[in-house]
Amino acid sequence: MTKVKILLAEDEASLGMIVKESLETRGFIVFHAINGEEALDLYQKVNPVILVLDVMMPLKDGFTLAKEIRLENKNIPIIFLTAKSQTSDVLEGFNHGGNDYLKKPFSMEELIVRINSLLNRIELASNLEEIIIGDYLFNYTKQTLIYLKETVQLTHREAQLLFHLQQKKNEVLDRTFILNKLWGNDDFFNARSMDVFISKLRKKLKSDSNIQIINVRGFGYKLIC
Amino acid sequence: MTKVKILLAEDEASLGMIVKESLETRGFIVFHAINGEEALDLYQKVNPVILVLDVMMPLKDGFTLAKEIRLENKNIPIIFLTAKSQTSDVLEGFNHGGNDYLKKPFSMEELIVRINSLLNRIELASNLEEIIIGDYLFNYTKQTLIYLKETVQLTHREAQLLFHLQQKKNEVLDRTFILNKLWGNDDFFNARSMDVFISKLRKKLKSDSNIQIINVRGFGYKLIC
DNA sequence: ACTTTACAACGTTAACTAACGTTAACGAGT
DNA sequence: ACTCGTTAACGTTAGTTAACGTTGTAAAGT
Repeated sequence: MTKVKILLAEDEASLGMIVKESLETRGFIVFHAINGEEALDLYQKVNPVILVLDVMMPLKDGFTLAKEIRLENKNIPIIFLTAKSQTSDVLEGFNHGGNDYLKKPFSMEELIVRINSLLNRIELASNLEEIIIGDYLFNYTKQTLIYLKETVQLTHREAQLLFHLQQKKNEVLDRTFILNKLWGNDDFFNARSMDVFISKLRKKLKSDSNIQIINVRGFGYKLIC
Repeated sequence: MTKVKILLAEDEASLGMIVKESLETRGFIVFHAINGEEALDLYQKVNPVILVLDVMMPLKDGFTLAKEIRLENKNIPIIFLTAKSQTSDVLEGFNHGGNDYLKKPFSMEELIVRINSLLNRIELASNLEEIIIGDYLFNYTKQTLIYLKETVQLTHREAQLLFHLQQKKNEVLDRTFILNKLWGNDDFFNARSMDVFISKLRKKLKSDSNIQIINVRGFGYKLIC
């Protein structure tokens, strides 16, 4: 089992260091950002499975950061670290779904407990793992598409692309977003490369005629199912 | 199943917070505006499926706000929150169609019941998903027009335009509104481009002679069906 | 009052172009 | 040798622009 990646965003150097170390001794991999901008940057790069965000940070506060990340990933668990001065009602607006919060000062035990409980939820959710797309079963980690006992193997790129299409099914998945996310930039050649993969996915999904990948000229693609 | 987005407009901070939280614990996504202007702004941005509007609000009252939103969307369900002082006869003008109202103070149970009953209506309507236009069935997300088992694929622009025409069927759809909404601005060239799409839609809708897209010189178009 | 003129708004078809679709060739990595 | 992703080559299409025709309306002319 691979280690769990945690993104920690905390501007106080000493506190950040302590939390990072403590988490690392428990077997987590911790990426430490010292402000909101850096945190967003690190998030894109390392793809952590859980976020621990200080609310008060320079350049970008934790709430704003959380909102931006939620645009990309609706399900990632977030734990907010808040000063005691902050009123709980502001926080409770975020206290739902995959979110949690912790008032400073907190003990490491508290933090660990919350991280583990959120991770359990994730594990339960991703044990289902089989994503239903029309008459297909899509397994992202296994990179397989199953149609009536017939299993088709997908390549890594195909699986990534289908995963993101499925995340926004019946909505438009932005071209430049996906190009930047999967290819790193949205230049001409990568765009053509992506076209090729769209074409490949259409072929592999053609058994269910209700599924369509519709192009929205100039904007992106819509997975209809 | 994706979560239901609710727009809550309520200027009393404490009440708004409580309602927001309660709704969120029931699995709704709540966007909270603290006045009418902000509510309109949020409406444009997040595209909620149901509105809960306080009648008495700063900058813009709930009724005015509702009228403005209804210009864009005739079908969105609206629940008005009213002080007990307001006479019911003012409200009864609004108590029809997709509207409902609730007198303060109200219990959360009452609100939830009303929200769910309005959502059921919506779900029935949008699970059919097929919008009836004369003898045609129009599916906006699939971008299809079905006439007697014959399915015609529409382009994105055609589908967008038809959707808005249909939203205001038998009324005038404003030219500049639609140009700004779909093209971003209403300059000469975009206007001509739109004319072309009107022409294309007329062709694709010609099987049912009862359907007409009538031009209202200087104002816009009326979809008759 | 009626007709004529003028012009802007709209209708339709077709040409055009950038975006996209598909297949195959290529090349790096195993 | 094989797989995967990129690049190339060529085909197709959506949306814009252009060109020319039609219609509505208001002002000028009679």
